[in-house]
Amino acid sequence: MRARASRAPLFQIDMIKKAMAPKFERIAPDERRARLIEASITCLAKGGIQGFTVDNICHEAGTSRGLITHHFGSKNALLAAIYASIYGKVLENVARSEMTPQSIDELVEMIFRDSFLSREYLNVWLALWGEIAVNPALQVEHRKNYALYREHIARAISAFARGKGVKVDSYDVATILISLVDGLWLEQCIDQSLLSLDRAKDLCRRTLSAVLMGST
Amino acid sequence: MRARASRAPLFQIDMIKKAMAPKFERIAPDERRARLIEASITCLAKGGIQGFTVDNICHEAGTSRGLITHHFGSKNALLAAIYASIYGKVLENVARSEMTPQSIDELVEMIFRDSFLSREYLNVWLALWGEIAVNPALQVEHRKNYALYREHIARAISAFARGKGVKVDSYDVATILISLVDGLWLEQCIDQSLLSLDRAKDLCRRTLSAVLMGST
DNA sequence: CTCACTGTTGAACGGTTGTATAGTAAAACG
DNA sequence: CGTTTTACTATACAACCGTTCAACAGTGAG
Repeated sequence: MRARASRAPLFQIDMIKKAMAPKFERIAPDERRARLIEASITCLAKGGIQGFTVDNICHEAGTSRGLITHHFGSKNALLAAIYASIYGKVLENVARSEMTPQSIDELVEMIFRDSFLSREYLNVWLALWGEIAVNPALQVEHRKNYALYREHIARAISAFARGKGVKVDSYDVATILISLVDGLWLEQCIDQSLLSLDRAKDLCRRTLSAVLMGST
Repeated sequence: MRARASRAPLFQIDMIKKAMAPKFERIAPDERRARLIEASITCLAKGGIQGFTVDNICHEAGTSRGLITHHFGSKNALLAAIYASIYGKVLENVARSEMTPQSIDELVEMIFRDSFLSREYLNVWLALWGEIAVNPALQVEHRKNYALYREHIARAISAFARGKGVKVDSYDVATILISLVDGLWLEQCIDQSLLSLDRAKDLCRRTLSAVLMGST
């Protein structure tokens, strides 16, 4: 028997290696949380809030079903963490511009370059909006985040509006721009044949310059 | 025994009446479908797509659980019927204006008077958008409906733009206006403290007049 | 190497999901 | 008034939901 074992074919060795390999990876809680959030976003993108199930998420993340409760407490808490993660990156994007955009073109380009303004994230945003509107804790956080976001846009508008000698309420214009971008993006996501990304950008630029010029 | 029965107290008569009353109402299929659609919209508004369950809907409509399958075939078919019902009313609203709006104010007022642009319908729209983006049959129908909607808005814009002697691509302006309204409405729904309805209307009017004036 | 810590697993739970179906009864018809 | 039609109810079903929890095992400390 012992001799036979020593002549074991290679595939048996592979099987033994596989059997002896660790059954799971043990990583730092923060890293695991990040992976679960990433997997959740993938699930949300694929199936909307209906695809946002413990089974789906853990399968996507390659873990067992118990981990969500262990690391987040509940599925709802996970959704809140997803919101924080996504909005954090959105704010990063507008804050990252070391220099404030110097022209309308640059500003529009900055807003649209956001990676979360991609069609695959439509379902993610729909789910988040629905949750924010209902969840008071998220609503408070959203209010702060939105204010920060608009602050950045308004500052850029105010900067190059002053440069051109026009006088506008930069917060009003920022609100218009943000809403217009959201609306255009939404329609473009729902049916891409209605509107291309380039045309959406073009409409933004034209609207923005009209609003800035029209009010001397 | 017979004598005893003739002296039955009044509450017993009530109980007999109640027991003899029809156990359910038998109405025309179209009417029943309309009621189920109405109940579904209520459920969607209350709990989003998560509240859109057979149990919820039938309880809201006061029927048993079998009726959705019987009248619509499946729950998804019901959602499609809901879309058709809502978008039909939206189109009615813009078509109802016998006279095309003669000013920017009138146009903005016409768009915002739509009963479905109420905050309680946020969850309904979020659910519908998510479904349209995923369901090919709905997407085809939506493309036609959106085209009709934009056609109405564009015609109005073109009419009083010509009256003022300015020359614009009325479809571009209509797209801008619709997107802006959608975006402003969305932000206002998500957090009402950020934006009031009156301010949203005001921003619309100012944007629209700027776009129309700026291009001679 | 051994031990303790804790990240991770996986089964089990009560409850809910959408749909199919057999049977009931309301209402129209002759 | 009896008959027929079919809108409607009510149960059953398998699949799936989020959460709990006891046991397991990877990993670093000693």
